[in-house]
Amino acid sequence: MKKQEIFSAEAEARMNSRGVKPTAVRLLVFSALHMAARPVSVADLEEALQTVDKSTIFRTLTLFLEHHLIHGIEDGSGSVKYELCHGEWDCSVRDMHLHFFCECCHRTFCFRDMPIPEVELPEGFAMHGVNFVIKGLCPECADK
Amino acid sequence: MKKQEIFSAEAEARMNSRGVKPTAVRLLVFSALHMAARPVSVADLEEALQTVDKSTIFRTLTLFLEHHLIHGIEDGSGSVKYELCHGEWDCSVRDMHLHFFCECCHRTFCFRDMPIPEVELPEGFAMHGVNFVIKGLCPECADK
DNA sequence: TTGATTCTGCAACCAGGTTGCAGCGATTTT
DNA sequence: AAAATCGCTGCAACCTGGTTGCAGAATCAA
Repeated sequence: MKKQEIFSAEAEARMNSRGVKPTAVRLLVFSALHMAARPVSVADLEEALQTVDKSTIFRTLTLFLEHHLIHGIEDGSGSVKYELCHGEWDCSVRDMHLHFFCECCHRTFCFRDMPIPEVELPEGFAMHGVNFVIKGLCPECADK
Repeated sequence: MKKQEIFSAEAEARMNSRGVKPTAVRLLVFSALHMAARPVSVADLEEALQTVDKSTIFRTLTLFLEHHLIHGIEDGSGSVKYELCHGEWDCSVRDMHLHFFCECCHRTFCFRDMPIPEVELPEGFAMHGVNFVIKGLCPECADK
């Protein structure tokens, strides 16, 4: 069994466990998300998967979001970025981490090892999600 | 001197001190931002200031942003929200605070007294700004 | 095989954001 | 005061990311 096939099998299992039928296109999208070094936008995926239509990518991402296979990050670039949830069976707030958006090269970095600090909300507010993005310059851009 | 005039004079002084010429329209926009109970979108301002054109509002906000009279919040609603900087002469990261976006009524709340927790970035990353938004249900919507 | 259901691609649409341009008013210069 | 200059504003058009309607293709069940 080749490495690719192993991954594919894992992806399939993951989708099945979340009640998402693993079609060919969905596996492609999942794989592209897995390959990506950083969170990607719909446009990035369109670029990477030239054979797949924008609306299909969009609907696939929506589906993945609903089933907690991925989460979205609003980095302020105007387009939402997506990345696979990496917690094993869950994608809770506690699982979330910090992101960094470079205002120069417009790349978004994941700081996987930097969890979102816990916050105490005022009485009555219920937290469902969280979006914590730092903006500035990445090392490459700061150097110039 | 009426209350309104006093405020107007303050607004003018504020703009002058930041190198922004206080035109009639700009004072209107500034005033609308001041009145608003929470961060507002361009659409909100358009609604509030029916006589002023969308593009003028947009350019005014851009100008205010550049001159640190206001800051923007990406709450994930799709449209950026703006609010006056309330620190006296500055609008630094340290001055920023947490926001809460209600997924039901789509309002954005300011938690003025909850500063953004300090974070230690990896070597080489330079922080210019920060966006920390909690999503969930506000007390009113949670009740239903 | 047939019928029902889901998935996908295409094209069109929508909204927020942005820009080009011309007119207007304020300001400065002569 | 008239002329030249400059910035501010409104209008209309545009762009881009996101979203939807629809019809054909693929999948699944009987």
